[in-house]
Amino acid sequence: MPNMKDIARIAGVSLGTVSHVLNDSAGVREPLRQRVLQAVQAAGYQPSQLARALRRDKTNMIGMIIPDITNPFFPAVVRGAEDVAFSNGYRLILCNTDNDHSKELAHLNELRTYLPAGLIVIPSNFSDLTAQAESYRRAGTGVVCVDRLPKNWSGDSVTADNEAGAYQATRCLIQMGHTKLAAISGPLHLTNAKDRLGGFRRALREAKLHLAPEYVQETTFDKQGGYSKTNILLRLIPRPTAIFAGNDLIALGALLAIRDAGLRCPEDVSLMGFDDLDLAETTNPSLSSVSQSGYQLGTTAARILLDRLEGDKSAAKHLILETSLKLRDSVTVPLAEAKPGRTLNHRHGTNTKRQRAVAG
Amino acid sequence: MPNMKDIARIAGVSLGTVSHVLNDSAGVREPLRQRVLQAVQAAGYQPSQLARALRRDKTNMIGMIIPDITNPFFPAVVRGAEDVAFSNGYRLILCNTDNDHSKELAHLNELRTYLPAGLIVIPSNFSDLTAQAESYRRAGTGVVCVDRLPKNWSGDSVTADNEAGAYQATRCLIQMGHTKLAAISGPLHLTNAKDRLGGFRRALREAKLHLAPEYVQETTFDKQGGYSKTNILLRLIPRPTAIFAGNDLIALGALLAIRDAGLRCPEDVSLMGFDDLDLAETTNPSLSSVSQSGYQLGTTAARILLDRLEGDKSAAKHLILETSLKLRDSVTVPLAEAKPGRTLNHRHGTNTKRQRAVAG
DNA sequence: GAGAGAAATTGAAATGTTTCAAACATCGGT
DNA sequence: ACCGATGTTTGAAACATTTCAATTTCTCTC
Repeated sequence: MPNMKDIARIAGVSLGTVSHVLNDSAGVREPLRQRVLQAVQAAGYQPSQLARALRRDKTNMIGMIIPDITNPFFPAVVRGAEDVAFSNGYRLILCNTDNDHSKELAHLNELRTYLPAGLIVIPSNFSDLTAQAESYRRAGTGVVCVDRLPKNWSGDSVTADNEAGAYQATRCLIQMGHTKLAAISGPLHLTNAKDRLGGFRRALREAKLHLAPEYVQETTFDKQGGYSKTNILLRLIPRPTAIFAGNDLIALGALLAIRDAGLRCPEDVSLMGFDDLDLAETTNPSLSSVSQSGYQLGTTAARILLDRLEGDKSAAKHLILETSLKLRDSVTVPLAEAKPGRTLNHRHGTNTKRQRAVAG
Repeated sequence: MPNMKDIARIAGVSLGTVSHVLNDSAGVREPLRQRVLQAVQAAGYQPSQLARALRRDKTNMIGMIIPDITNPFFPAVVRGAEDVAFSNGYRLILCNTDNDHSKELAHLNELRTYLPAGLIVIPSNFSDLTAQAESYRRAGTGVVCVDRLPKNWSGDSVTADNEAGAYQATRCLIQMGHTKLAAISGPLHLTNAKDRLGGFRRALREAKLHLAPEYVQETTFDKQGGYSKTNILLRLIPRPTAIFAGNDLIALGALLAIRDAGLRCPEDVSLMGFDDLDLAETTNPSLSSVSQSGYQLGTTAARILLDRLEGDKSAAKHLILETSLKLRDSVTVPLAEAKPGRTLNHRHGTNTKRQRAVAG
């Protein structure tokens, strides 16, 4: 591989001049400039990113730390980040943490020695990145958290409006006439899970619907969790007529559990997911879900990082992206309660109250 | 961040000695060794991968070039590669090509200046990497192709046994009694698509079943392709009773097309996919598919690369991983042909011949 | 056409490692 | 006590770039 010295020799100029031409770092007169550019062309020269980074104290690599690329929600985030990064000359180093905080710390420490231009992190469970992020920030390296926030996070972040999305979805179920709503939440130490459950609770509270503690189950964000917790919910008396799942994987497990219990979705139990993964369209029945754009999460995070790199020194940004409700076949009006005025089995709330909430 | 010079000063030794301790590159007497190690500990020193790479002429990064991380088959491959790479001290740089060969070349050229330790490539459409790979190889950098092979590929590769998998799946359909089998292939310039269709054809040939040209449709490896080509197939007379799809995304599109045409799967049309993605389990009916392990594809490729790095100079390896057939609800015996002895509508082959093939 | 000031160009230092040759220490054998 | 051999340690060069200060060249203006 030819290096800058070769180019300098071919073009008959000094090292410094070649560098200036390549970086536009000083006015170089046209004829010289041309000679250099021609030499670059002729030799097929490409600058060593390594040497450049060593000198500049910064690579053009962005570290991306995620729990697991195999989780169907994350690839879109990665892709979004990569697209923005790539088109601005940055590359992505991908690290999976498996939601293991110690692995996350290891990655964070190791990545530092590559002098990345920035970091995009989807935090692991129980993540506390305060110290690490501080140390990166001191080195002038931006860190953006995506999708969920670690403990005490005060830096830049991009998340979906989990609370509002869950609220909207729950309200929709309530408006359909459901009063016995249950939720299967993701791990509540994850902010996105907590926010979603918060939105669910708020919708119920505003509709003056009581929520018995056992109607809220917490589990991991996966199919198994959804399956087992749904089995618990289906055995409760009265049985919930609608289940709000913390994400689509949980909803998928719930769907299987409902089917295996000999019940029908949506006739016996309506089901609402979150994320709107591709699979939501193809299940049977197709899955209603709160749609959020993982891709946009990724592009936005990368955008923030690039802005910081270009000198944006403003206060920490907390971007919150909108969600939208995708209604499909997994929700319907509750069978028993479709008849108006029927007295219900649970403790709080009357029909009139509920109607008012629905209207408001 | 402390550097080696700091450590040398703290430990009261020379730069060279620190390096020797860190790399075990020369016998260093125990007391000195200890002093150095303690200084490293105390200062929290981590060597600059950049400077190291510049000097060693090789980073500990592996470039991974794939069409699109958003395609549900690829994350597992990436994860497999990352796991093996990570546990051996290597990191992954991820690049998406969108199946665009020029973008692939751009990545290849750019990556070179990072001096990656190796490259794992899932080639794009029409990929011809001969020149690039040769140039990498000259620089001592291994390149392994995964999943599909570019034109004229002579280097290391890891693929699934696409031909055998397709053959087995097709044979299974034939054994069930299907005689009017159609295929929707992926793009035939991709070796995996070609091999799968090859397996399909071989099974038919061995069973002495005729295959009319219009029973084989070629399309892209996605849902849309599957949907539109299935619409074509369903209008043929006689209508195929079984469709072999080039991958699960195509099968998914086929499923939707069958449903939209007012037909039932599997009663009217049996459907077989390839890849055994997660979604295959959750469609309705659940999708039969040829299962291949993307994860293993990834780990194997990374393994080969690491072996090469450790000096394995043997001839190019072409590893072929086994597939297995996952039978689910989307296939059944053909309704009309379940009755033995019924005369069929197509041109070649008799029942007796078919029976013999099935028995063999 | 000389001189001042600006603009272009250069050479060398610096980035943080590894590695090679040279210098130094240790040790056994005489 | 000295020699050579062996084993440790060191200092400097090298990797490919950027950048700063110094130098050279150019362009006006008088």
